[in-house]
Amino acid sequence: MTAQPTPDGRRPANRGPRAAAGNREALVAAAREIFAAHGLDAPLSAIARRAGVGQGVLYRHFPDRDAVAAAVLEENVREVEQAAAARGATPDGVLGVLTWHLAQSAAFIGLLHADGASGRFAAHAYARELSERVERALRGCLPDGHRLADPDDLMLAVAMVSGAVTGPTREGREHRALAAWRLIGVTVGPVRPFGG
Amino acid sequence: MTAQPTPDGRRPANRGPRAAAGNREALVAAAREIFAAHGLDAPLSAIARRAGVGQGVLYRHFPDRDAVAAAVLEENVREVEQAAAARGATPDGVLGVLTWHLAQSAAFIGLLHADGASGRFAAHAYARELSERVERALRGCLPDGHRLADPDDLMLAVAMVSGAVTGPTREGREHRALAAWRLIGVTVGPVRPFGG
Amino acid sequence: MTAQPTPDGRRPANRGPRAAAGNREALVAAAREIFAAHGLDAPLSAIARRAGVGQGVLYRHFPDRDAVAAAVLEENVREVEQAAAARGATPDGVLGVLTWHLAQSAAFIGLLHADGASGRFAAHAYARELSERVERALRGCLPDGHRLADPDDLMLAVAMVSGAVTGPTREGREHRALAAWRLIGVTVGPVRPFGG
Amino acid sequence: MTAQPTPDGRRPANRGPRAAAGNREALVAAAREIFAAHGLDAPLSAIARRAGVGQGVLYRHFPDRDAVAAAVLEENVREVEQAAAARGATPDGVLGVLTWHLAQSAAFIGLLHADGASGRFAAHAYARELSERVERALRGCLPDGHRLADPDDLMLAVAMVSGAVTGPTREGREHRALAAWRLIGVTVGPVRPFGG
DNA sequence: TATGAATGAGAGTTCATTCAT
DNA sequence: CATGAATGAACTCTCATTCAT
Repeated sequence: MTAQPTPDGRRPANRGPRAAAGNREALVAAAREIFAAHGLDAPLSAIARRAGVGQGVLYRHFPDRDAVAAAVLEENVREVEQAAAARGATPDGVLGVLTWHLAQSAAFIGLLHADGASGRFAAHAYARELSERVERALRGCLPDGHRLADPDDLMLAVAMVSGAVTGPTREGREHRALAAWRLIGVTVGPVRPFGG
Repeated sequence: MTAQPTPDGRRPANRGPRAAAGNREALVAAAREIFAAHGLDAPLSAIARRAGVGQGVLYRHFPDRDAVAAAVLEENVREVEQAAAARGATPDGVLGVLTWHLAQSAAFIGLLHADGASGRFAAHAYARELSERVERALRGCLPDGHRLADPDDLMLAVAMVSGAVTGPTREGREHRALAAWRLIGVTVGPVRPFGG
Repeated sequence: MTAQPTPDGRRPANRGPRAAAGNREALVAAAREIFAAHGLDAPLSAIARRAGVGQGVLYRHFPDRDAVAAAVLEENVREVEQAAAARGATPDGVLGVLTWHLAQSAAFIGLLHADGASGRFAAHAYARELSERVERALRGCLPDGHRLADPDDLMLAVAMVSGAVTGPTREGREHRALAAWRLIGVTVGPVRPFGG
Repeated sequence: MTAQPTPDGRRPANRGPRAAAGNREALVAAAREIFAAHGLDAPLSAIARRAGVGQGVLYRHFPDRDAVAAAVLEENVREVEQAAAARGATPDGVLGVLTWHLAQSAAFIGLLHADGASGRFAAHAYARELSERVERALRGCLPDGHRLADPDDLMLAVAMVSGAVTGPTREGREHRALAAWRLIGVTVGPVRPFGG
């Protein structure tokens, strides 16, 4: 409780404040992988370990699990927005980017589904905000009279496609995502990350 | 819920082998409620407590968490099958029963989504089998040429509707489920349990 | 998060429910020693270890640190009450028993001092109740016109003597306690546990 | 409290060696407040933050928690000494200053109680020295034949009054302190800081 | 057979301390 | 000389699982 003498006298290098930015990025990347692989309940310690940092660093950057998840989601959403804002953006193309992210990670799916029912996510409000950003990004691209012109329908469609995205392999998830869009009657462009 | 409440401070009488079946039912019912309320990660001890039995009884009936979850799912699926097998079953009606279960519990949704990626369910094979039973039950009811005549499309549609079902309230989930079916172009009958 | 397979296949004997009562006693005794030696902030894990039980057992018997401390205090207070209720109890004798407990353990002192200022003890109300029990026990013994006939003065005196009781050795603490009573002008009988 | 608030997002200018003394003062003042508010176990980081300096500065000035606490205590003792050394000092007046400090902060009380038994303070020797300084300061003021003429009795009395000082409010603590002095038969002057 | 206490691994979280900048 | 991020040990608490009764 009181003193914490250095265990054996050795202490792994303190890489200094310079490492902060890099650490944050590494944590988000690690979180994306760990969440994708083991679900949103994966131990935070696993994320810290994968990122190659101490647990304290994770807690310095993110106060809780929600914040970690939100950071991952934020990145995904930002890519969709960028795809939508890019010159020459087409509905098909943006949906392709979105679909790539949907197929990419379980975390993305789980967070869009975050419904508070599990009592786990207080980040509900944030998830909603992100949903709206996705919706806005897409809306700007859709031609008038598009099947999903109604914003509610658009987000519902995204949720539905998310629901369809299951299975252990990337390819399988991608295939199911495309089949889902087809069932809704929506055409999707090439499935790939923005700039990928 | 079924079993004996602890009388006062005395150990409740061992009711002998006759109670086994009742205990199992009580456990499944308790699991359904607990899973719905607290998610699939709820403590098993909570289920046993709610069922009014000791933890040992839970382990006697189910080797692990997956088995408990599977038993809950099994009941849901059986109801859908019964609805489909009933005289005068219509596609609309069966879909209504299915939709009722989808909207009913987060657990059902989570289980249909069980994809093994989350590392949580070894019961993947069993979940697949159940999916197929749902599909078969529905298939038998659909008229030729129905939009979802393709079995794959049918199951995909179920998954998609599951994905749409989020939110804390029963009413909201039901509403979203119906909107999802509509987006796929499928008509659904009254949303209610079989025999309800 | 999910499964906790037995580490190596071996598991120390589960001594069964019979051990419950003994465990509780062992925990209280261990807590008394640990608290006395390391203060009220000592790790609960140390108490469990000293009692020879797993951490879970400690939490089964006591929901939190306060409950452990309260159990220790309860025992002390009970002894004082017994001393006061015994046939032929004299003020001097009861004060001797009380003094013995004061000199005995840092925990007793700390708990009587519990003032909530440290934010650590929600058990404030319980501590107050115990204080009153001590006061009642003593009051019953004091002859009319005794210097401490006023209940407030009585408890104040106890607090003051507690404050005087410092130092690493039992003997030193006892000596200081007696000096403190003397300074207040109170005569104390032999310092020993009730029945000791 | 003294040092610079971080301007906006920029690292505050290194104010050079001149700031050292000011920082020390700020740290002691911050420690007094934090200890009083959250007890002697408050995080050191909180003290540094309250002082408006980095954690490194705290470690530059104080090797460990004990040193910080000792510095706070030192200030208190110095004030008592000053009060005793002032022209026209009376026993009553000095005791009033002492009592003010006792009622002022939980930290002061805790430190006077520091008995090493809690394992928290290696600063035992230093605390003893401070005790003696308080005793010397008071002794010089007491008229011959005073009830507390014996140095041991004097320090015992201080400890006893400290023990009586509990409760969440300043007023309550002050009231109890005065009652305690009264019980010992000592008259105390106005309770206030030296020069206050 | 049912009960529920015991067990301990490990997850989450906090903080003392170091040290690159 | 000051900053504050990094580090990881230690602590609290939970819960899956076993097993004496």
